[in-house]
Formats: sequence, structure tokens, C-alpha cells
Amino acid sequence: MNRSVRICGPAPHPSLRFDPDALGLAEFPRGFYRGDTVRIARRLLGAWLAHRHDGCWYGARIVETEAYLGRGDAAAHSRGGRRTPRVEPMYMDGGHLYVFLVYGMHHCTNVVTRPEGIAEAVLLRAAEGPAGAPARLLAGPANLSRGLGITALASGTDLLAAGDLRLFDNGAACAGIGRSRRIGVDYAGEAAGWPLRFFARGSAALSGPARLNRTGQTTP
DNA sequence: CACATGATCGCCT
DNA sequence: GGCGATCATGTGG
Repeated sequence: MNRSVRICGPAPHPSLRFDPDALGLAEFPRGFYRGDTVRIARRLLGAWLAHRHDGCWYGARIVETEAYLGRGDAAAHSRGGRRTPRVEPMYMDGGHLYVFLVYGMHHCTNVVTRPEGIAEAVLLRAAEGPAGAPARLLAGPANLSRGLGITALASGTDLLAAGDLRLFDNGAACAGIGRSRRIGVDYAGEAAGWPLRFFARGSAALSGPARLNRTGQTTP
């Protein structure tokens, strides 16, 4: 009787092994996640996203994020108040995960923000693993999700439930401001002129197409 | 029930 | 820069 049944999703990449306790990391409190989505998108830069698999912790520091602003954001799955089974986690209290499948083969991981009933979230676009991990392993939202072994099975998970998925504060990160790549539609932020996409300076794992130039601004 | 599409990626030219 | 992979989901008949 072997135990080949998979009940916890794919394994994270071996190079992402780390020890959260040794680093003395603290989790964000619930109130943090209930705050302003754009502010949270910036504040999450540098944070460690951690996944416990077979008793071992794997983790990476977030280096690129993107805010999705709910009802009024034409790019958000919750646009116009849409509420379907897939999007339901977006309506949960801040601090839950919203993970979905795109293009029939890739997963995207979001951190839900704002209080219960307000469907906003921050997409995790790129991260960097511990020293020694391949530089571009987690470049792009789908690569990030795959590298850490996160699939739609984790959608609706509470990051503050002391479970296998957690998010640790790592202090204020030095952030650059990216222009949204959502062009040609009346998306939130793009039209109003405020940025929705953020990344840590000097990161080698950006998802593109935005890149830093030497002044710290982005180039399309 | 039928069908069009997507918060992407990697390989091709 | 272009394109195909591949399927759950959303929308419409």
C-alpha cells in the first residue's frame, strides 16, 4: 500500500528550500491585508511567500506585483461586481489567496485585499528564491506559481490560518513604479494615471515587458 | 449544450 | 515580433 495519492499539489522547486524560523520572519496581521490595495501591492515587495511541502518549507521574495481594483477595474475578474464560483475567493476577507488557471496550463497567484465583500487583489508577478536558486525560475506569475508549487487547489486558502501557505513581512522594500501594461482599455489606474504594477529595484527576475533603466523609471 | 476566450510562456523566424 | 499549447470558465442560445 504505497501512498502515491496526491493531496497537496505539486512540489516546489528544490532550490527554494529555506527556514522561516531561522530568519525570524513575522507574518502580516489581518488588518494589513484589509487596507488599500495599491499600498499593499507596494508593501508586498520583499515579502517571503512560503509553502510547506512534505514537512519542508520552500520560499521566495516577491519582486513584482500588480494591483487589481475590483468592481471598477475592467481588467479584474471581479469587474462590475461579477461573482462566480471561480472568483469567490476574491470576495473573502483580506489575507486569503485567489489562484486560477489561465490558458489551460498556467496558474496565477493573488493575495486578496480589503475586507470581506470587496473583491480586490494583488497579483504576484515575480519573485526571487534563496541564494543559489536559478535567477529566472520565478520570473512571471505562472513561473512563480509553478516554482512554489501553487495551483488552483490553494485558491481560497487563508494565509493566516497557520497552514502550509504563508506570507512573511521582510521590511519595506525599495520599490520602482511600473506603468500598467493594460493599454487601450479604460482600465482603472491606467486612465486615471496612477500606477498599478510595482517591482523591486535591481531585481533580475522581472516578468517584463517593463524594465528598469538607470533612472529607475520604466521603459515599455 | 456550443463555443470563444484568457491577469502566460517558450519556441520559432 | 509571432504563434501554438490546452482547458476551465463564462456567456449565450
